[in-house]
Amino acid sequence: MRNPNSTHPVTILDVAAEANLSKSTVSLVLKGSPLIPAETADRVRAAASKLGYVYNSRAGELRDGTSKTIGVVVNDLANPFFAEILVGVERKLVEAGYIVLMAHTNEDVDRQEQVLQTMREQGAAGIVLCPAYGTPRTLTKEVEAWGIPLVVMVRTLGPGKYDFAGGDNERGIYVATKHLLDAGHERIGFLGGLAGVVLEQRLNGFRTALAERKLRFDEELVVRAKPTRQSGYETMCALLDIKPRPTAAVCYNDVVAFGAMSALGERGMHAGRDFALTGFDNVQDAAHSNPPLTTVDIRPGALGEQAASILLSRIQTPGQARQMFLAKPQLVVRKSTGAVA
DNA sequence: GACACCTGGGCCATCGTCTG
DNA sequence: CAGACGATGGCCCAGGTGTC
Repeated sequence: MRNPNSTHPVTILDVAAEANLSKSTVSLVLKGSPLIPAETADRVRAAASKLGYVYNSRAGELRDGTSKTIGVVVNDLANPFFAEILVGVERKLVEAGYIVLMAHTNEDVDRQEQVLQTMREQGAAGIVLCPAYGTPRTLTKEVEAWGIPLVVMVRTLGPGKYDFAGGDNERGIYVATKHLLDAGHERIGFLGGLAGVVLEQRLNGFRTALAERKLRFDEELVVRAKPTRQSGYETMCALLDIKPRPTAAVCYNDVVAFGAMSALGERGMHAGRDFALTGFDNVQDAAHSNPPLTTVDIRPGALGEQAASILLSRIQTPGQARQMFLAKPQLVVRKSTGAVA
């Protein structure tokens, strides 16, 4: 037996020695095997309790070559949308007995490559990835070649055979734009979003809604920038300087809209009174901004749970058909698109 | 011989240590 | 210096022991 003063964790060998049994018997008892009589089982449990034994799941994983670790890679934790998605992913995976290894790439493809390698080295059972801007399309095939199930979420990597969970970007922005058009706005800006498939999809929704009303798509009113609160502020300032001044803006996401509200406030204007604003995502803060934000709800928490569910079923049935989940966007009308002077 | 109960050895990946 | 070997912790499997 080990030195009782040692800080080394208590193992089943210690428990076996304490109970005068073999490690195999201890293992059977701890697994609840019916092969061991109650009296012997009680002896084992008493020894385990006395020594403060704690199950070592890593050893179990080592033995049967499995892993209970799942990597989740996101790129912008400062955006509450990703935090809410993460909560959903984590909730579902923990329910299924997994532990989440989270990594943040800060939109850096090299950093993303590095964290994916680390997850491979850790023997991750699967990976949920929200790809950083500029991620090569070949990434899904690369991870597949490692033998690690992968689910791409939020941002599609374009055509290819991979599992995906995201929102219907085109439809969502279409609905938001239509809402502004129905309220009588004709000169509408588009704020935020730098590049990539998601921006293209959202701009398509924007264009389609304008085209339906026979309105010209004006490239000057599209102010591209990283989708952050800061850029929401900056792009709104830029938009307000354009003559004739637009009366409304569709924002790339809620965080951009929050920044845009600050820019309005700085000029003595108020969203919903002097200017109409829509967001995208419906993060929890959207209901409590000043004014509360009209936005496109894609239920980030539920989206995260969906991504996790797809991964779990892929782990369970590796050969199954590719799954694609597109959250149905729903417009939530609040005060930021209220009566406009 | 049948059955209940229990055990030893091997396995997994990886590192450090030992041996030739 | 290279290769062999032991150690790690828990599970699985084949098989040993004891009792009826």
